[in-house]
This record gives sequence, structure tokens and C-alpha cells, in this order.
Amino acid sequence: MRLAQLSEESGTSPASIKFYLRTGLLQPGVAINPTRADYGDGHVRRLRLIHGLRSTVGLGLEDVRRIVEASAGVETSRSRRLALLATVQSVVLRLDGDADAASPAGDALVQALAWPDEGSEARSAVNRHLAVMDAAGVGVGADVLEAYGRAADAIAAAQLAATDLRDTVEDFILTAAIGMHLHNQLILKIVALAQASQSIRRYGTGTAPDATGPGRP
Amino acid sequence: MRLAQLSEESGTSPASIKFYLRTGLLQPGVAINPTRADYGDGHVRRLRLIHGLRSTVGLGLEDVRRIVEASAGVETSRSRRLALLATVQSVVLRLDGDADAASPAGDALVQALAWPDEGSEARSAVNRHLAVMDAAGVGVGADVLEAYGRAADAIAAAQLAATDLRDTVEDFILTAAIGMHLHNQLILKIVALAQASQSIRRYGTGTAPDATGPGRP
DNA sequence: CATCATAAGATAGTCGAACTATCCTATTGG
DNA sequence: CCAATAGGATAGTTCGACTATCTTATGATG
Repeated sequence: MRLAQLSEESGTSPASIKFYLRTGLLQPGVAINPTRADYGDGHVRRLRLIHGLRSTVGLGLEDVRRIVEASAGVETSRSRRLALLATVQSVVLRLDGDADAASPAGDALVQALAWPDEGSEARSAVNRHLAVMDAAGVGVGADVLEAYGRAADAIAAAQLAATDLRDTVEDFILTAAIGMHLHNQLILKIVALAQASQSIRRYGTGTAPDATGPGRP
Repeated sequence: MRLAQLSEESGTSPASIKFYLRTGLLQPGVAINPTRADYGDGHVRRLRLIHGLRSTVGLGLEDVRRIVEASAGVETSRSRRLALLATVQSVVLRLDGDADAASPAGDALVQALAWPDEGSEARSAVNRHLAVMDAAGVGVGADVLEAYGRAADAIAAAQLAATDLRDTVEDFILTAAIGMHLHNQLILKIVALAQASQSIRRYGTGTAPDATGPGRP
């Protein structure tokens, strides 16, 4: 198909498509002659992936590029898909953070929950992050950590089950990334809810009667 | 103190301070004469708060403004601080999202965990978010939800304890906002770790030996 | 065979967010 | 008294992500 039709199918403006082509985010179509090129379903799927990662997950084009590049050549092989999942996690969750310290608490958690992890990027990211939190004066107790671990187990299972069913790589990535993102938001909101509840328990009604803020009638 | 010294103390460039003054994010100092103004500790704390919310939590200036405005006049009163906390949550967690549907699952969670919540913004945010997730094909089971709830309870307790000790409003806000943010990151990373572990359990070693991605030697 | 709409490709312009640099004026310490 | 500086206002910069325009070359039509 032509650029105009690709634009139709994917819901992306021709200008944006040209932009993605220029920056190499979208591979060029098959050039028929100097002024005509042919695009296929792969281009449509790729554009939908880009759009989803940008709008729903809120990634920047550089992050999208990293994921898209990692997806090259990965089709149905399970092991390749798992490697791809690791990349998606790394990008979406920014696992490759900068920290010189690391805490052993993450390793302890892995032991406590009998996870068969053997030194993954995620594990060192957890250890580094715990060190950062300690440094920021936001310590995390073992009990809290274990509560997280159990919740994480439940999420992970649901996530893996959901991603397992997808057939195209693009669907696979989108399901994984969007799932991560939505679960993330959900947890935050539940924590807010828990905080509101605990505030009530400790101090009575949360929103003060004398508050100047937006009131709930 | 003068603008130059305020810049020193707060670690903010004079140009940025002027910018914040212009946009009303920072209240003007006490004008001594048309060409001289006096700034105090409040200005320094305010600037540190702005900086922390921007750099650590990653908020935009509009969000910072909302929080800063909500903090006006709130000093030590417990009930006012709780109202402020609700605002901080609302901004940091984007609780005021747009969704026309709502799920009753959040209410069920509140019941299951015996939380004394009575229709807070957080609760409706959770209900709306669950509806969004359902719509996106990312369903959340009651078991997962309950695991979240228990983790959230632990976080909320730690958070409230941490914020309780602060004396200046700015510290209070920063502790709350940074705490939320760091806990959030932590959970995500732990989920990534759990996913890696479960992948290994299901399919053997996560990173495939034949993967073309970045290998761990 | 001429031609005119259209596509592909390249170049430059736009937009918002968050600053940053410059200019002008008034004052003030030496 | 007068150059150095503070404050305030205005305009310019940077970055990311496009968007609009301009150019050239077909290719279908008459």
C-alpha cells in the first residue's frame, strides 16, 4: 500500500509517518521506483505499536525505539519472547537506573519467597532501588517487602498469562507494556486508598471539616 | 536576603527564581524599595520543595503549582495536613482521571480489608481505574486485588509514620510525594523480578541462550 | 506527447514546557 | 557623583515531537 493508505489504516498522519521514516523508527517500504514505495501489514502493526506505547504508556520516542529494535526478528519463539519481555520491562520500568550502592534486602526477598531468580537485571534494580530509598530516608522493612513480594507474585502470574496468548510481537509488547503501566497506576491508587483509610482510623474523618480545600458535600 | 543569596541557599539559578516569581509559583519578597526585595527562609524552603517535586517526583510546574497552592496556610494542624496529603496524592497519582465507567471491585476490596473509607476520591479513582483496565482487556482478579490491598496497607502505614514526624509543610509534602514515588518504583521493579522468576519456573532460564539481545556472559 | 495531480523525499517551521539571556532603569555603596 | 548591581520586563533558547512547505519525479489522462 501507499503512504496515504498506510496513514488511513494506522491512524497516523502522513507527516508523522514521514517523520518516523526519517528517524528510522519505521523501516522504509519496498521502493517500487524513486517516487513510489509499498508498505505492508507489518508497517501498520508497527505504527499501532508506536502509537500505543506513546499514548497509553507515555513513552518517549527514544524508548519506543529501544523496544522496537529489540523486537526485530522476534516472532513466535518463546525464549526470544522472554528476552524481549525483559527489554520491555527494562525500558518501561527504567530498570537501568544509576546507583552505585545496592542493598541485600532484595536478595533476601528472593530467598524468602523461593523465587528461582539467578541475578537478573530486575533483581539488581530492586537492590539498587532499595539502597536509593534508604539514602532518601525512606526505609523499607522486611515485612513491607514481603507484602510487596506476594502482590508481585499475583500480578506477575496474571501478566504472564495475558501475554502468553498473543500471536504478533506487537500485540505481545503492547499487552506487556500496557499491563505493567495499568497495574502500576492501580497499585498507586490502592495505596492512596489505604492511606486515606488509615488516616481515618488514626485521626478520624480524613478531610477536615475546617479545611479550606475542595470540600465533599 | 537578596535574590542572589536566595539563589545560593536554594541551589536555584537567579534566572529560574525570576521565572518562578513571574509565573507566581514563588511569592514575591518584601519590597524594600523599587529595586530591592527581601526573601526569607520560607522562600528557600519553597524553592527546595519545587526542586524536589520537579527532579525527584518528575512533576510539571502546573502540578507543582497545585500542590504549592494547597499548602498555603497549612502549618501544623493535623486535619489540615491530612487534607493537604489528599491533594498531594491527587496530583502525584493523577487521581482525577477521566473515565465514565466505574467498577464495584474497589468497593469490594474496601469491604474485604475492612477499611473505614467512606467514598474518598482515592476510592472512586480505584473503581474507575479498574473499569479502564477491564476495558483494556487487562482484568484484575479478586485475589490479585487483595494481594495489592495487603501490600498497600503496609506501605500506607510506613508512609504515614514517616510523614507524621515532619515539622515544616514543605518537608511533609516532600516526604509524602517522594515516598509515594519511590514505593511505586519499587513495586514495579519487584513485579519485574517476580515475572522473571515465574518465567524461569515455567520455561526454564529466562534469557535464552540463542537470544540476539544483550547477553549476560 | 504534453501535462497536471500526486507521491516520495528533504528542509524548515511550529508548539509547549521550562528555562536563560539581554536590556533597561533605579539605586547605592564607595 | 558614578560605576556596579539588583529588580523587573522582554525576548530568545533548547528539546521533543511533530507539521507544513517546497522540490522533484513520475504516471495516469487527455
